[in-house]
Amino acid sequence: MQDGRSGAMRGGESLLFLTDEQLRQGIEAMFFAYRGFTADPDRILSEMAYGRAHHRAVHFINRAPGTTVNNLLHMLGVTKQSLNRVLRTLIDDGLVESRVGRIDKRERHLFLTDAGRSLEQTLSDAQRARMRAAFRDAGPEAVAGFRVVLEAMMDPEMRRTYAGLRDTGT
Amino acid sequence: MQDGRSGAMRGGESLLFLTDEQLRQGIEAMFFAYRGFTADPDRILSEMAYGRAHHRAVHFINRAPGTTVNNLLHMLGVTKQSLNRVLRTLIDDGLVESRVGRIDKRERHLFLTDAGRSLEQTLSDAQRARMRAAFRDAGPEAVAGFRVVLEAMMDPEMRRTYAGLRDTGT
DNA sequence: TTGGAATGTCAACAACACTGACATATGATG
DNA sequence: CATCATATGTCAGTGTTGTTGACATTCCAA
Repeated sequence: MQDGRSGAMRGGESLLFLTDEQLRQGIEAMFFAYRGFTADPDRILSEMAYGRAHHRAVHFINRAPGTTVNNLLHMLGVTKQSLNRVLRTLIDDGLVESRVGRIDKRERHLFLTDAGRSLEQTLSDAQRARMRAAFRDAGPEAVAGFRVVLEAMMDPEMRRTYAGLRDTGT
Repeated sequence: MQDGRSGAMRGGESLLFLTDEQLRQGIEAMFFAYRGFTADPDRILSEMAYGRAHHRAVHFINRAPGTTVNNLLHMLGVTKQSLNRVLRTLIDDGLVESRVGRIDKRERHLFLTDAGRSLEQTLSDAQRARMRAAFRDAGPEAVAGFRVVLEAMMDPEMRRTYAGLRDTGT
């Protein structure tokens, strides 16, 4: 766990990329990159009455229209109380529509209104612009590696959610 | 910006990896992976009187012993007031030592005590274990791509900070 | 000596998360 | 139908982490 020098060989493959130093660099890269990742939408949001939580909700409602509250809070990894606070303001402001389920009337299905879609566009344009620049600079092979490592880093449950969304959208 | 279909060719190189759909998947991968990235230390911290902010402070003090408060708050990207609250509890609890600068006596140089190093070890062992598993599953080439994309995603200032730390440690 | 930089501290506030408790409506099952 | 479980909403309280703004202290540098 704390060997520090894992620069051994196994099956002829160098494991130098698994040294503690390499791992630490990966950790710091995640930290700094995530800051960049959220910076642009945060800047836009700070000029409104909304925050990062609203962005996330709007993103996933746009991504999976008609999703239920329960679905959404599992995707976001927050409690219903926490989500409800955010959802309430979005519904009151006319960005999200909540429809009672046809089959199961206990469920509420969530949709973006035109105004909601407009906000979502504004925010994800900013975020995509940075991602696009990073992807372009890095090139397709690096992007593939990026995706593989991130997926391996997820909790299994999140990995399933991620894969489910991915397969829907493609 | 919103072309949606960027699947053109340029210089013989496919740009299919720059479609909005690919970018969206990258965005969601970052979101879910970051959750996993912080999950293990968060679990440990939740059983103490500390939070993620303490982890970050301890990480970078361990990384750059003797760093000043000003340095640290730039690395962390928070205000001095926010950092000070965290730093205060760490100093009071005997995890961090603050020494007045010899050359410039206004500056405080920060060091981990033995107890501080012990906490840092516990937290980063957990975080490294996940990173190591992800790196191993993904393989060295994917890891290289991962790092390149993350670095490209950082703000230029953060990229300099990151590179500075990287070169110190290697 | 004066200006500015580095630091510390106080106060107020906001965003976002949590827990716990309770209410309502509905589905499912006996 | 009675009962239990599920999905949602809501209220109240709390904790962590961030922010601004203001002010004091110390000390380097011009």
